[in-house]
Amino acid sequence: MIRIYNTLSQQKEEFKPIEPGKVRMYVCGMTVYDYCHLGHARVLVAFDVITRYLRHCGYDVHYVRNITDIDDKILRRADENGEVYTDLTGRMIQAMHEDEARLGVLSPNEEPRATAYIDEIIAMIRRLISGGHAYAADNGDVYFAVDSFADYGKLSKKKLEDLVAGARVDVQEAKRSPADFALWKAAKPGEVSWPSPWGEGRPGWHIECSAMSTRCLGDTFDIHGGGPDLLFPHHENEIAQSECATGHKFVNVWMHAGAIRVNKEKMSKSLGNFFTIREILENYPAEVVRYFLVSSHYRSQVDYSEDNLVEAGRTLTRLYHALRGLVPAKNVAETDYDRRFADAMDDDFNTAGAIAVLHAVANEINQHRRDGRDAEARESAAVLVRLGKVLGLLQQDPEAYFQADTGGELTAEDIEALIQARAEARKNRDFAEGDRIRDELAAKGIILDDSREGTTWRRG
RNA sequence: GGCGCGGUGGCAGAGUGGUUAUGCAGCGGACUGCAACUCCGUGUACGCCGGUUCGAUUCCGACCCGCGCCUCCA
Repeated sequence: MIRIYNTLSQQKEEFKPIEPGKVRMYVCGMTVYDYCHLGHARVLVAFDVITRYLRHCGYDVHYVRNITDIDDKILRRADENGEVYTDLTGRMIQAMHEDEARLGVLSPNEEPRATAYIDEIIAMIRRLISGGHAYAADNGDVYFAVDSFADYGKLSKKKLEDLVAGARVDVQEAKRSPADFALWKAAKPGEVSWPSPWGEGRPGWHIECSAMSTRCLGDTFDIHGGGPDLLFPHHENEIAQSECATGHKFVNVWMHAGAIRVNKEKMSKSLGNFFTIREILENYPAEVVRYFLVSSHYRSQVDYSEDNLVEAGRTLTRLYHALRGLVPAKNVAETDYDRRFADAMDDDFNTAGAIAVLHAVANEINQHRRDGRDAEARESAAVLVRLGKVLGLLQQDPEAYFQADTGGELTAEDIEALIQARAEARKNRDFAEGDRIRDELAAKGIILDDSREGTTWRRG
Protein backbone atom coordinates (compact mmCIF):
# COMPACT_ATOMS: atom_id res chain seq x y z
CA MET A 1 0.00 0.00 0.00
CA ILE A 2 1.42 3.33 -1.06
CA ARG A 3 0.91 6.30 1.20
CA ILE A 4 1.38 9.81 -0.16
CA TYR A 5 1.50 13.14 1.64
CA ASN A 6 -1.32 15.24 0.25
CA THR A 7 -0.89 19.00 0.54
CA LEU A 8 -4.67 19.32 0.53
CA SER A 9 -5.20 17.29 3.70
CA GLN A 10 -1.72 17.98 5.10
CA GLN A 11 -1.21 14.33 5.90
CA LYS A 12 -0.19 11.05 4.37
CA GLU A 13 -3.07 9.20 2.75
CA GLU A 14 -3.44 5.77 1.28
CA PHE A 15 -3.15 6.16 -2.48
CA LYS A 16 -6.20 4.93 -4.35
CA PRO A 17 -6.27 5.73 -8.04
CA ILE A 18 -9.57 6.69 -9.59
CA GLU A 19 -9.30 3.88 -12.09
CA PRO A 20 -7.74 0.72 -10.64
CA GLY A 21 -4.27 0.09 -11.97
CA LYS A 22 -4.02 3.46 -13.68
CA VAL A 23 -2.53 6.72 -12.48
CA ARG A 24 -3.20 10.04 -14.15
CA MET A 25 -0.63 12.61 -13.08
CA TYR A 26 0.04 16.21 -14.07
CA VAL A 27 3.11 18.19 -13.08
CA CYS A 28 3.70 21.86 -13.74
CA GLY A 29 6.76 22.17 -15.89
CA MET A 30 8.95 24.94 -17.12
CA THR A 31 8.36 28.45 -18.28
CA VAL A 32 10.86 28.38 -21.09
CA TYR A 33 12.65 31.73 -21.06
CA ASP A 34 15.92 30.56 -19.49
CA TYR A 35 17.92 27.43 -18.76
CA CYS A 36 16.67 25.03 -16.09
CA HIS A 37 18.24 25.47 -12.68
CA LEU A 38 18.76 22.95 -9.91
CA GLY A 39 15.32 23.68 -8.47
CA HIS A 40 13.77 22.55 -11.72
CA ALA A 41 15.99 19.49 -11.61
CA ARG A 42 14.61 18.66 -8.18
CA VAL A 43 11.04 18.60 -9.45
CA LEU A 44 11.99 16.78 -12.63
CA VAL A 45 13.87 14.08 -10.72
CA ALA A 46 11.34 13.81 -7.88
CA PHE A 47 8.42 13.14 -10.18
CA ASP A 48 10.56 10.93 -12.36
CA VAL A 49 11.27 8.71 -9.37
CA ILE A 50 7.61 8.77 -8.40
CA THR A 51 6.63 7.73 -11.91
CA ARG A 52 9.26 5.00 -12.00
CA TYR A 53 8.16 3.61 -8.66
CA LEU A 54 4.46 3.64 -9.51
CA ARG A 55 5.26 1.79 -12.73
CA HIS A 56 7.51 -0.58 -10.79
CA CYS A 57 4.45 -1.34 -8.67
CA GLY A 58 2.51 -2.20 -11.78
CA TYR A 59 0.55 0.98 -12.34
CA ASP A 60 -0.07 2.25 -15.83
CA VAL A 61 1.03 5.85 -15.29
CA HIS A 62 -0.03 8.57 -17.67
CA TYR A 63 2.33 11.42 -16.88
CA VAL A 64 1.66 14.86 -18.32
CA ARG A 65 4.06 17.74 -17.80
CA ASN A 66 3.33 21.02 -19.47
CA ILE A 67 5.50 23.67 -21.03
CA THR A 68 4.59 27.31 -20.56
CA ASP A 69 5.66 28.87 -23.82
CA ILE A 70 3.86 32.20 -23.66
CA ASP A 71 4.22 34.58 -20.74
CA ASP A 72 5.43 38.08 -19.76
CA LYS A 73 8.95 36.95 -18.97
CA ILE A 74 9.28 35.13 -22.27
CA LEU A 75 8.19 38.17 -24.22
CA ARG A 76 10.49 40.45 -22.26
CA ARG A 77 13.49 38.17 -22.66
CA ALA A 78 12.87 37.70 -26.37
CA ASP A 79 12.58 41.44 -26.71
CA GLU A 80 15.88 41.97 -24.89
CA ASN A 81 17.51 39.41 -27.14
CA GLY A 82 15.97 41.00 -30.20
CA GLU A 83 14.50 37.72 -31.36
CA VAL A 84 11.12 36.25 -32.10
CA TYR A 85 9.77 34.71 -28.90
CA THR A 86 9.29 31.31 -30.55
CA ASP A 87 13.02 31.19 -31.30
CA LEU A 88 13.73 31.70 -27.61
CA THR A 89 11.22 29.13 -26.42
CA GLY A 90 12.30 26.61 -29.05
CA ARG A 91 15.90 26.90 -27.93
CA MET A 92 15.05 26.61 -24.25
CA ILE A 93 12.80 23.63 -24.80
CA GLN A 94 15.60 21.84 -26.57
CA ALA A 95 18.01 22.72 -23.77
CA MET A 96 15.53 21.45 -21.20
CA HIS A 97 15.22 18.16 -23.02
CA GLU A 98 19.00 17.81 -23.11
CA ASP A 99 19.28 18.58 -19.40
CA GLU A 100 16.62 16.13 -18.32
CA ALA A 101 18.04 13.39 -20.53
CA ARG A 102 21.44 13.81 -18.93
CA LEU A 103 19.86 13.56 -15.49
CA GLY A 104 18.21 10.30 -16.47
CA VAL A 105 14.70 11.76 -16.38
CA LEU A 106 12.29 9.79 -18.53
CA SER A 107 10.07 11.77 -20.89
CA PRO A 108 6.50 12.34 -19.77
CA ASN A 109 3.77 10.73 -21.85
CA GLU A 110 2.56 14.11 -22.97
CA GLU A 111 4.17 17.50 -22.92
CA PRO A 112 1.46 19.99 -23.86
CA ARG A 113 2.35 23.58 -24.66
CA ALA A 114 0.15 26.50 -23.74
CA THR A 115 0.15 27.99 -27.22
CA ALA A 116 -1.27 24.76 -28.64
CA TYR A 117 -4.26 24.91 -26.31
CA ILE A 118 -5.59 28.41 -26.93
CA ASP A 119 -8.96 27.05 -28.08
CA GLU A 120 -9.39 24.98 -24.94
CA ILE A 121 -8.34 27.91 -22.80
CA ILE A 122 -10.87 30.20 -24.44
CA ALA A 123 -13.58 27.57 -24.08
CA MET A 124 -12.86 27.24 -20.38
CA ILE A 125 -12.93 30.99 -19.84
CA ARG A 126 -16.30 31.18 -21.62
CA ARG A 127 -17.65 28.54 -19.28
CA LEU A 128 -16.38 30.44 -16.27
CA ILE A 129 -17.96 33.66 -17.45
CA SER A 130 -21.31 32.04 -18.17
CA GLY A 131 -21.20 30.37 -14.78
CA GLY A 132 -20.69 33.70 -13.08
CA HIS A 133 -17.14 32.93 -12.01
CA ALA A 134 -15.35 35.36 -14.30
CA TYR A 135 -15.91 38.72 -15.91
CA ALA A 136 -14.52 40.73 -18.77
CA ALA A 137 -13.17 44.03 -17.51
CA ASP A 138 -13.16 47.36 -19.33
CA ASN A 139 -9.45 47.11 -20.09
CA GLY A 140 -9.88 43.96 -22.20
CA ASP A 141 -8.67 41.59 -19.51
CA VAL A 142 -10.81 38.78 -18.18
CA TYR A 143 -10.58 38.06 -14.48
CA PHE A 144 -11.57 35.18 -12.29
CA ALA A 145 -13.90 36.33 -9.49
CA VAL A 146 -12.34 34.78 -6.45
CA ASP A 147 -15.33 35.37 -4.20
CA SER A 148 -17.44 33.20 -6.51
CA PHE A 149 -15.64 30.09 -5.28
CA ALA A 150 -16.38 29.29 -1.66
CA ASP A 151 -13.46 26.87 -1.39
CA TYR A 152 -10.86 29.39 -2.48
CA GLY A 153 -7.81 28.92 -0.25
CA LYS A 154 -8.40 25.28 0.59
CA LEU A 155 -5.04 24.17 -0.76
CA SER A 156 -2.83 26.93 0.60
CA LYS A 157 -4.90 27.34 3.79
CA LYS A 158 -5.33 31.02 3.15
CA LYS A 159 -8.36 33.06 4.03
CA LEU A 160 -9.67 35.36 1.38
CA GLU A 161 -10.00 38.27 3.77
CA ASP A 162 -6.32 37.94 4.70
CA LEU A 163 -5.37 38.01 1.07
CA VAL A 164 -7.48 41.02 0.32
CA ALA A 165 -6.15 42.78 3.39
CA GLY A 166 -2.57 42.08 2.38
CA ALA A 167 -0.88 44.98 0.68
CA ARG A 168 1.03 42.82 -1.72
CA VAL A 169 -1.72 41.83 -4.08
CA ASP A 170 -1.70 43.56 -7.38
CA VAL A 171 -3.98 46.57 -7.08
CA GLN A 172 -5.75 46.90 -10.37
CA GLU A 173 -8.54 49.30 -11.09
CA ALA A 174 -10.20 46.86 -13.43
CA LYS A 175 -10.50 44.12 -10.84
CA ARG A 176 -13.57 43.82 -8.69
CA SER A 177 -11.52 42.35 -5.89
CA PRO A 178 -7.77 42.70 -5.40
CA ALA A 179 -7.41 38.91 -5.17
CA ASP A 180 -9.00 38.31 -8.57
CA PHE A 181 -6.54 37.06 -11.14
CA ALA A 182 -6.27 37.30 -14.91
CA LEU A 183 -7.59 34.54 -17.14
CA TRP A 184 -7.04 36.48 -20.33
CA LYS A 185 -4.71 39.41 -20.84
CA ALA A 186 -5.44 42.01 -23.49
CA ALA A 187 -2.56 42.43 -25.91
CA LYS A 188 -0.49 45.58 -25.78
CA PRO A 189 0.29 47.13 -29.17
CA GLY A 190 2.74 45.00 -31.10
CA GLU A 191 2.52 42.05 -28.75
CA VAL A 192 1.88 38.53 -29.95
CA SER A 193 -1.78 37.74 -29.51
CA TRP A 194 -4.65 35.44 -30.34
CA PRO A 195 -8.19 36.46 -31.23
CA SER A 196 -10.81 35.88 -28.56
CA PRO A 197 -14.39 36.92 -27.76
CA TRP A 198 -12.82 39.63 -25.55
CA GLY A 199 -10.43 40.93 -28.18
CA GLU A 200 -6.85 40.19 -29.07
CA GLY A 201 -4.84 38.84 -26.19
CA ARG A 202 -3.18 35.90 -24.55
CA PRO A 203 -3.94 33.53 -21.71
CA GLY A 204 -3.10 34.25 -18.10
CA TRP A 205 -0.63 31.96 -16.44
CA HIS A 206 -2.93 29.78 -14.37
CA ILE A 207 -5.65 28.98 -16.89
CA GLU A 208 -3.35 27.08 -19.24
CA CYS A 209 -2.72 24.37 -16.65
CA SER A 210 -6.42 23.99 -15.91
CA ALA A 211 -7.20 23.72 -19.59
CA MET A 212 -4.37 21.37 -20.50
CA SER A 213 -4.66 19.05 -17.52
CA THR A 214 -8.41 18.72 -17.97
CA ARG A 215 -8.02 18.08 -21.67
CA CYS A 216 -5.27 15.49 -21.24
CA LEU A 217 -6.45 13.75 -18.09
CA GLY A 218 -10.13 14.50 -17.57
CA ASP A 219 -12.07 16.68 -15.14
CA THR A 220 -10.71 14.78 -12.15
CA PHE A 221 -7.35 13.07 -11.99
CA ASP A 222 -5.13 11.42 -9.41
CA ILE A 223 -2.01 13.44 -8.78
CA HIS A 224 -0.99 17.00 -9.46
CA GLY A 225 2.54 18.04 -8.60
CA GLY A 226 4.95 20.90 -8.83
CA GLY A 227 7.51 23.04 -7.09
CA PRO A 228 6.96 24.50 -3.65
CA ASP A 229 6.41 28.03 -4.87
CA LEU A 230 3.52 27.00 -7.11
CA LEU A 231 1.30 26.05 -4.21
CA PHE A 232 0.06 29.61 -4.04
CA PRO A 233 -1.19 31.25 -6.07
CA HIS A 234 -0.79 28.96 -9.07
CA HIS A 235 -2.26 25.72 -7.79
CA GLU A 236 -4.87 27.43 -5.69
CA ASN A 237 -6.03 29.26 -8.79
CA GLU A 238 -6.00 26.11 -10.87
CA ILE A 239 -8.38 24.51 -8.40
CA ALA A 240 -10.69 27.50 -8.50
CA GLN A 241 -10.76 27.61 -12.30
CA SER A 242 -11.15 23.90 -12.85
CA GLU A 243 -13.70 23.18 -10.18
CA CYS A 244 -15.83 26.16 -11.20
CA ALA A 245 -15.59 25.25 -14.89
CA THR A 246 -16.29 21.52 -14.60
CA GLY A 247 -18.28 21.31 -11.39
CA HIS A 248 -16.13 18.39 -10.32
CA LYS A 249 -13.30 17.87 -7.89
CA PHE A 250 -10.13 18.74 -9.76
CA VAL A 251 -7.38 16.65 -8.19
CA ASN A 252 -7.25 13.99 -5.48
CA VAL A 253 -3.64 14.25 -4.38
CA TRP A 254 -1.52 17.40 -4.46
CA MET A 255 2.22 16.89 -4.17
CA HIS A 256 4.88 19.55 -3.70
CA ALA A 257 8.63 19.19 -3.74
CA GLY A 258 10.85 20.97 -1.24
CA ALA A 259 13.01 23.94 -2.13
CA ILE A 260 16.68 23.87 -3.02
CA ARG A 261 18.64 26.33 -0.94
CA VAL A 262 21.95 28.06 -1.29
CA ASN A 263 23.47 29.61 1.83
CA LYS A 264 20.21 29.24 3.74
CA GLU A 265 18.23 30.99 1.05
CA LYS A 266 15.91 29.50 -1.48
CA MET A 267 17.45 29.09 -4.89
CA SER A 268 15.25 31.15 -7.15
CA LYS A 269 15.14 33.18 -10.27
CA SER A 270 14.08 36.29 -8.43
CA LEU A 271 16.96 36.10 -5.94
CA GLY A 272 19.37 35.41 -8.77
CA ASN A 273 21.21 32.83 -6.67
CA PHE A 274 20.50 29.92 -8.96
CA PHE A 275 22.79 27.42 -10.57
CA THR A 276 21.69 26.06 -13.90
CA ILE A 277 21.77 22.35 -14.49
CA ARG A 278 24.29 22.74 -17.24
CA GLU A 279 26.62 24.78 -15.05
CA ILE A 280 26.58 22.08 -12.41
CA LEU A 281 27.08 19.36 -14.98
CA GLU A 282 30.31 21.01 -16.03
CA ASN A 283 31.72 20.09 -12.62
CA TYR A 284 29.91 16.93 -11.60
CA PRO A 285 28.73 13.81 -13.40
CA ALA A 286 25.00 13.92 -14.04
CA GLU A 287 24.38 10.78 -12.04
CA VAL A 288 26.08 12.32 -9.02
CA VAL A 289 23.71 15.27 -9.23
CA ARG A 290 20.80 12.87 -9.47
CA TYR A 291 22.10 10.86 -6.51
CA PHE A 292 22.40 14.07 -4.51
CA LEU A 293 18.77 14.94 -5.24
CA VAL A 294 17.43 11.45 -4.58
CA SER A 295 19.38 10.97 -1.37
CA SER A 296 17.02 13.21 0.56
CA HIS A 297 13.24 13.08 0.73
CA TYR A 298 11.47 14.98 -2.04
CA ARG A 299 9.56 17.21 0.37
CA SER A 300 12.55 18.31 2.44
CA GLN A 301 14.58 21.38 1.78
CA VAL A 302 18.06 20.58 0.60
CA ASP A 303 21.15 22.71 0.56
CA TYR A 304 23.23 22.91 -2.54
CA SER A 305 26.93 22.98 -1.73
CA GLU A 306 30.17 21.73 -3.17
CA ASP A 307 30.70 19.51 -0.14
CA ASN A 308 27.35 17.83 -0.56
CA LEU A 309 27.97 17.13 -4.23
CA VAL A 310 31.43 15.78 -3.52
CA GLU A 311 30.05 13.49 -0.84
CA ALA A 312 27.31 12.30 -3.18
CA GLY A 313 30.03 11.45 -5.68
CA ARG A 314 32.01 9.43 -3.15
CA THR A 315 28.95 7.53 -2.09
CA LEU A 316 27.83 6.74 -5.61
CA THR A 317 31.34 5.58 -6.36
CA ARG A 318 31.09 3.08 -3.51
CA LEU A 319 27.93 1.63 -5.04
CA TYR A 320 29.43 1.36 -8.50
CA HIS A 321 32.54 -0.16 -6.99
CA ALA A 322 30.46 -3.01 -5.65
CA LEU A 323 29.16 -3.68 -9.16
CA ARG A 324 32.48 -3.35 -10.91
CA GLY A 325 33.62 -6.41 -12.80
CA LEU A 326 30.46 -8.37 -12.07
CA VAL A 327 27.94 -9.56 -14.61
CA PRO A 328 24.60 -9.38 -12.81
CA ALA A 329 22.72 -12.68 -12.73
CA LYS A 330 19.48 -13.07 -14.65
CA ASN A 331 16.00 -13.72 -13.29
CA VAL A 332 16.82 -13.23 -9.66
CA ALA A 333 13.77 -13.78 -7.47
CA GLU A 334 12.46 -11.10 -5.16
CA THR A 335 14.56 -10.77 -2.02
CA ASP A 336 14.12 -9.31 1.41
CA TYR A 337 15.96 -6.27 0.08
CA ASP A 338 13.26 -5.73 -2.52
CA ARG A 339 10.68 -5.77 0.25
CA ARG A 340 12.62 -3.36 2.45
CA PHE A 341 13.09 -1.08 -0.52
CA ALA A 342 9.37 -1.18 -1.26
CA ASP A 343 8.53 -0.51 2.39
CA ALA A 344 10.56 2.68 2.25
CA MET A 345 9.17 3.78 -1.09
CA ASP A 346 5.60 2.98 -0.11
CA ASP A 347 5.96 5.51 2.68
CA ASP A 348 5.58 8.68 0.63
CA PHE A 349 8.46 7.76 -1.67
CA ASN A 350 11.13 7.68 1.02
CA THR A 351 14.12 7.58 -1.29
CA ALA A 352 16.60 8.15 1.55
CA GLY A 353 15.39 4.99 3.25
CA ALA A 354 15.43 3.17 -0.08
CA ILE A 355 19.04 4.17 -0.68
CA ALA A 356 20.02 2.71 2.68
CA VAL A 357 18.80 -0.61 1.28
CA LEU A 358 21.02 -0.11 -1.76
CA HIS A 359 24.00 0.23 0.56
CA ALA A 360 23.02 -2.91 2.40
CA VAL A 361 22.98 -4.79 -0.90
CA ALA A 362 26.34 -3.32 -1.90
CA ASN A 363 27.77 -4.45 1.40
CA GLU A 364 26.49 -7.94 0.79
CA ILE A 365 28.05 -8.00 -2.66
CA ASN A 366 31.40 -7.03 -1.21
CA GLN A 367 31.15 -9.75 1.41
CA HIS A 368 30.37 -12.33 -1.25
CA ARG A 369 33.35 -11.18 -3.26
CA ARG A 370 35.60 -11.33 -0.25
CA ASP A 371 34.54 -14.91 0.32
CA GLY A 372 34.80 -15.86 -3.33
CA ARG A 373 31.10 -16.57 -3.76
CA ASP A 374 30.85 -15.35 -7.30
CA ALA A 375 27.38 -16.66 -8.09
CA GLU A 376 25.93 -15.03 -4.98
CA ALA A 377 27.74 -11.81 -5.75
CA ARG A 378 26.23 -11.76 -9.21
CA GLU A 379 22.77 -12.36 -7.81
CA SER A 380 23.13 -9.53 -5.35
CA ALA A 381 24.45 -7.34 -8.13
CA ALA A 382 21.28 -8.03 -10.06
CA VAL A 383 19.23 -6.89 -7.07
CA LEU A 384 21.27 -3.71 -6.74
CA VAL A 385 20.87 -2.84 -10.41
CA ARG A 386 17.16 -3.68 -10.27
CA LEU A 387 16.50 -1.44 -7.28
CA GLY A 388 18.80 1.26 -8.61
CA LYS A 389 16.72 1.39 -11.76
CA VAL A 390 13.65 2.43 -9.80
CA LEU A 391 15.58 5.46 -8.59
CA GLY A 392 17.15 6.00 -12.01
CA LEU A 393 20.59 5.14 -10.63
CA LEU A 394 23.31 2.55 -11.28
CA GLN A 395 22.25 1.85 -14.85
CA GLN A 396 25.59 2.63 -16.41
CA ASP A 397 28.33 0.14 -17.07
CA PRO A 398 30.58 0.66 -14.02
CA GLU A 399 33.60 1.05 -16.27
CA ALA A 400 31.84 3.81 -18.14
CA TYR A 401 31.05 5.51 -14.86
CA PHE A 402 34.57 5.26 -13.51
CA GLN A 403 36.41 6.08 -16.67
CA ALA A 404 34.13 8.69 -18.22
CA ASP A 405 36.30 11.19 -20.03
CA THR A 406 36.06 14.37 -18.02
CA GLY A 407 38.41 16.29 -20.23
CA GLY A 408 41.55 15.36 -18.33
CA GLU A 409 44.92 15.41 -20.04
CA LEU A 410 45.33 11.63 -20.08
CA THR A 411 43.51 9.35 -22.46
CA ALA A 412 42.53 5.83 -21.48
CA GLU A 413 45.39 4.57 -23.64
CA ASP A 414 47.92 6.73 -21.80
CA ILE A 415 46.66 5.45 -18.50
CA GLU A 416 46.70 1.82 -19.55
CA ALA A 417 50.28 2.24 -20.76
CA LEU A 418 51.38 3.71 -17.42
CA ILE A 419 49.63 0.93 -15.56
CA GLN A 420 51.54 -1.58 -17.69
CA ALA A 421 54.81 0.16 -16.91
CA ARG A 422 53.96 0.12 -13.22
CA ALA A 423 53.12 -3.58 -13.35
CA GLU A 424 56.51 -4.28 -14.95
CA ALA A 425 58.32 -2.27 -12.33
CA ARG A 426 56.48 -4.02 -9.52
CA LYS A 427 57.19 -7.39 -11.07
CA ASN A 428 60.86 -6.49 -10.88
CA ARG A 429 60.30 -5.33 -7.31
CA ASP A 430 61.19 -1.78 -8.31
CA PHE A 431 58.58 -0.36 -5.95
CA ALA A 432 60.02 3.13 -6.07
CA GLU A 433 59.28 3.33 -9.78
CA GLY A 434 55.90 1.68 -9.32
CA ASP A 435 54.92 4.17 -6.66
CA ARG A 436 56.24 7.04 -8.73
CA ILE A 437 53.90 6.08 -11.55
CA ARG A 438 51.00 5.68 -9.13
CA ASP A 439 51.67 9.13 -7.69
CA GLU A 440 51.98 10.63 -11.15
CA LEU A 441 48.57 9.25 -12.06
CA ALA A 442 47.07 10.34 -8.76
CA ALA A 443 48.26 13.86 -9.37
CA LYS A 444 46.24 13.80 -12.58
CA GLY A 445 43.15 12.52 -10.86
CA ILE A 446 43.55 8.87 -11.71
CA ILE A 447 43.08 6.42 -8.85
CA LEU A 448 44.36 2.87 -9.15
CA ASP A 449 42.61 -0.12 -7.63
CA ASP A 450 44.79 -3.20 -7.27
CA SER A 451 43.28 -6.60 -6.84
CA ARG A 452 44.19 -10.24 -7.36
CA GLU A 453 42.92 -10.02 -10.91
CA GLY A 454 45.05 -7.01 -11.71
CA THR A 455 44.84 -3.25 -11.62
CA THR A 456 41.83 -1.15 -12.62
CA TRP A 457 41.63 2.61 -12.65
CA ARG A 458 39.09 5.33 -12.24
CA ARG A 459 38.88 9.06 -12.43
CA GLY A 460 38.48 10.47 -8.95
C1' G B 1 1.04 40.17 10.78
C1' G B 2 -1.49 35.44 8.51
C1' C B 3 -0.63 30.36 7.01
C1' G B 4 2.73 26.21 6.73
C1' C B 5 7.33 23.26 7.51
C1' G B 6 11.52 22.01 10.31
C1' G B 7 15.48 21.79 14.42
C1' U B 8 18.83 14.15 14.94
C1' G B 9 25.94 12.29 16.31
C1' G B 10 32.02 16.25 12.95
C1' C B 11 28.93 16.61 8.21
C1' A B 12 24.81 14.78 5.12
C1' G B 13 20.29 12.34 6.13
C1' A B 14 16.12 8.42 7.53
C1' G B 15 13.24 6.70 11.44
C1' U B 16 11.00 5.07 16.02
C1' G B 17 7.18 5.27 22.61
C1' G B 18 11.65 0.74 25.16
C1' U B 19 15.93 -2.92 20.83
C1' U B 20 21.62 -1.07 14.43
C1' A B 21 19.20 3.71 10.04
C1' U B 22 22.41 4.61 6.08
C1' G B 23 26.43 7.32 3.83
C1' C B 24 30.82 10.61 4.18
C1' A B 25 34.68 11.87 7.49
C1' G B 26 37.55 9.80 12.14
C1' C B 27 39.76 5.80 14.97
C1' G B 28 41.55 0.39 15.65
C1' G B 29 42.34 -4.31 13.07
C1' A B 30 42.68 -7.58 8.52
C1' C B 31 44.33 -7.43 3.45
C1' U B 32 48.76 -4.95 0.74
C1' G B 33 55.82 -4.57 -0.79
C1' C B 34 53.60 0.35 0.94
C1' A B 35 49.00 2.38 -0.26
C1' A B 36 44.11 2.68 -2.43
C1' C B 37 39.73 -0.44 -2.73
C1' U B 38 37.28 -4.02 0.33
C1' C B 39 36.11 -6.54 4.89
C1' C B 40 35.71 -6.68 10.47
C1' G B 41 35.25 -3.60 14.79
C1' U B 42 34.40 1.29 17.06
C1' G B 43 33.04 6.48 19.31
C1' U B 44 30.06 10.84 19.33
C1' A B 45 22.55 12.19 18.47
C1' C B 46 17.95 13.39 18.83
C1' G B 47 17.04 22.60 20.17
C1' C B 48 15.19 24.24 25.40
C1' C B 49 11.56 23.71 29.45
C1' G B 50 7.40 21.39 31.41
C1' G B 51 3.51 17.39 31.02
C1' U B 52 1.53 12.29 29.88
C1' U B 53 3.94 7.36 30.60
C1' C B 54 6.88 1.99 34.00
C1' G B 55 9.77 4.36 30.04
C1' A B 56 10.02 9.89 25.12
C1' U B 57 14.44 11.78 20.47
C1' U B 58 9.48 9.71 19.17
C1' C B 59 2.91 11.90 22.07
C1' C B 60 0.95 16.89 24.30
C1' G B 61 1.89 22.19 25.70
C1' A B 62 4.95 26.52 26.08
C1' C B 63 9.49 28.71 24.52
C1' C B 64 13.90 29.64 21.45
C1' C B 65 15.95 29.26 16.57
C1' G B 66 15.80 28.40 11.22
C1' C B 67 13.13 28.11 6.66
C1' G B 68 9.03 28.51 3.04
C1' C B 69 4.51 30.89 1.06
C1' C B 70 1.48 35.29 1.37
C1' U B 71 4.41 39.18 -5.50
C1' C B 72 6.91 36.55 -11.06
C1' C B 73 9.64 32.09 -9.44
C1' A B 74 10.17 24.58 -9.61
